Amino acid sequence: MADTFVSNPSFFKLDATLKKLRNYWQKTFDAQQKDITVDQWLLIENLYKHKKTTHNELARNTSKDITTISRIIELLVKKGLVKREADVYDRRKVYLQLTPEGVEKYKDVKSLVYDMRKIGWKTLTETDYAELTRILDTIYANIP
Amino acid sequence: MADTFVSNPSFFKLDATLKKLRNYWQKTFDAQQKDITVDQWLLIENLYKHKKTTHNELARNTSKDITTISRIIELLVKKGLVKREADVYDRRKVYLQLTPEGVEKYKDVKSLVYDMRKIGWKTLTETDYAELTRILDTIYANIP
DNA sequence: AAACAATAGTTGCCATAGCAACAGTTGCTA
DNA sequence: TAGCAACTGTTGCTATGGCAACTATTGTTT
Repeated sequence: MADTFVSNPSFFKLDATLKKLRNYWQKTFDAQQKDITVDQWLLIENLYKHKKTTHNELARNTSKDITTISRIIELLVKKGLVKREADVYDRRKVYLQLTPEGVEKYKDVKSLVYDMRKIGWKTLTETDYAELTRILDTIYANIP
Repeated sequence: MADTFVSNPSFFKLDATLKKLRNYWQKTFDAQQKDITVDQWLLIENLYKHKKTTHNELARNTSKDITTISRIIELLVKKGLVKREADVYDRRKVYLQLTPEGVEKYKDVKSLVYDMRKIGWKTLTETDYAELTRILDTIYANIP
């Protein structure tokens, strides 16, 4: 691999792209008064799909630190979108699930997210998507 | 574009990959007692290349918020790696540049970063790199 | 020249990221 | 069964990200 190659700023480009995406999503949420953050949305989406999970599972599913999960869930509980439920058999465990309001929020925001994803990809093909996925997965797997 | 396509988690994958990269870099810095964070490194690298810049320029070059630049620079000044110098003609402006210790830090950490970049890319080709760059640039350009 | 607009940077606030330390609970083992 | 290890989740601390409000300075307009 050429010397000039490894010094190229892939880290920077990933960071810049992600920031711009996150920013665009957040501004769209704000403009439509959805009253959630991007990461709160990611948890809601995940809870919708898995119905009932623990903090630990949610952390693994979303690639987030468990402390971050703990705090975001706290905010979502305060907003009435998520409820906690203690496990009957293992009192260490707390199951998380969307409240009816949480499900409503999911359905309400979903199409917005769908549209934004289309916008990001509008000039790209499915092949491009497969390529990006392959490359990112490879980088992920390469890191110890 | 197929319906299943746009709902695929590109945002999530970008976020997860970047987090794993950042984490690996930080752990390596810590293990070698470099006493800097990944973002502090990015600013040092940029200041080494540009010698003398303002907060604003640095923010543009690194895709960071100017308030974030302000705070990271404050930490680097406290560590003695960066010094501030007021512009003679425009007293609003502050020029930033590495101290001799900052230049030392750059030279010290540089090869570590070089190695880590190689590790992330070890099973990928230059074509892959070009593809990733093209796709990320396109996404970036697509976002309003 | 006085008023106003634009620019450079800082500070306050809240959210996310990650590490360390902690509390409580459960499971294993001597 | 007593003691310890493992597991689940929370809290404290520091760093980064972004918005709004602010100060200080410079440029423009009338």
